Amino acid sequence: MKTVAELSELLRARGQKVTTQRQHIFHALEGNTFHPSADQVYEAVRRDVETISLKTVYQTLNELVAMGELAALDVGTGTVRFDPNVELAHHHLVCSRCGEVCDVNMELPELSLPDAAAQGYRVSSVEVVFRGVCRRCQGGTRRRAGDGKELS
Amino acid sequence: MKTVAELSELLRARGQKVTTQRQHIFHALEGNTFHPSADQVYEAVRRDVETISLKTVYQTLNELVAMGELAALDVGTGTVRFDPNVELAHHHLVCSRCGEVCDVNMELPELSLPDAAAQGYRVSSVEVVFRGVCRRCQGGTRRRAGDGKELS
DNA sequence: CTTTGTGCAAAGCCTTTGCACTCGC
DNA sequence: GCGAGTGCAAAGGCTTTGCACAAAG
Repeated sequence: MKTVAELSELLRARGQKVTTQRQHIFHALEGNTFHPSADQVYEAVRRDVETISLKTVYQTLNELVAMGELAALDVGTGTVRFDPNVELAHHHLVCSRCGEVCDVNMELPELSLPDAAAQGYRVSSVEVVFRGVCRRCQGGTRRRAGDGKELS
Repeated sequence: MKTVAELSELLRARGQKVTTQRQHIFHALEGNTFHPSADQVYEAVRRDVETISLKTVYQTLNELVAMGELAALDVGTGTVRFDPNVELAHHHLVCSRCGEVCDVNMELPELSLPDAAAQGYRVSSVEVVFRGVCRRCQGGTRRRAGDGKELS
């Protein structure tokens, strides 16, 4: 993701306001590799700006997604996660106990569908999700509160 | 997925009741390749058993998932989809307009993570989602009502 | 006859929306 | 000052839960 300064510039160029709240949200995302949920961003920003509302967070995150500066990721943990890393294509590792999401920093074989298998779809992206149990959850049975849905 | 008869047998063996409602739910799933949502199963069964409640459908589907006879699939369309095809590993094609989910009937290269990339995870499954626009949505801009969330 | 399942309605969670006030530009 | 942005609270969609009644074994 771009830096706070670059994003502010981008907003101004688009005729949008650069507010304190938005800058704090940008700051919370910059270089963040934890794939936070909207609520986690809200909690993080609230430590600095106590009065910020969840609506502002959702709205700002959705704008960033629309601008293509942020990726929304729904990996079945019950909440949408946001990934600031939109520059290079990468895949994810999801813990089915605690819901943690990790980047996979490895080149995977090129995945493409021959026309025969595409069934008429115009395919625009591929997403690979590895599911398993993270190191922390393997030792002990504790779970991070309020997360993890155990789909399969 | 197993047949209605096999599933009924399985329930009996587990000491669970084989009710008319459950058999109709099994029937609606058998050989179904549309990846229906709970609500779609509900609507389908309601054509035969008018008084069935949504709770019964959710409960039965969740039991089948727990038994491993049905797969729950959250591909970011806003509702969990159910996939009766649990026998052989396969991947999915999701329409980002209408939310339709198709099976990909093709062998993909073996995807595995070397320990270095697994970051301590004990990986148990891999899921590949191809996103794009289905044939129907490419011609015309109409969308299937009440579906499709446009994540990215 | 007992235990499990059912139906209805109400609650829960995440996300979005309506409206008056505030602040960046 | 004007209009986009903000905060609060309330609504919306999907899924789960509580309780009394009905049905399966």
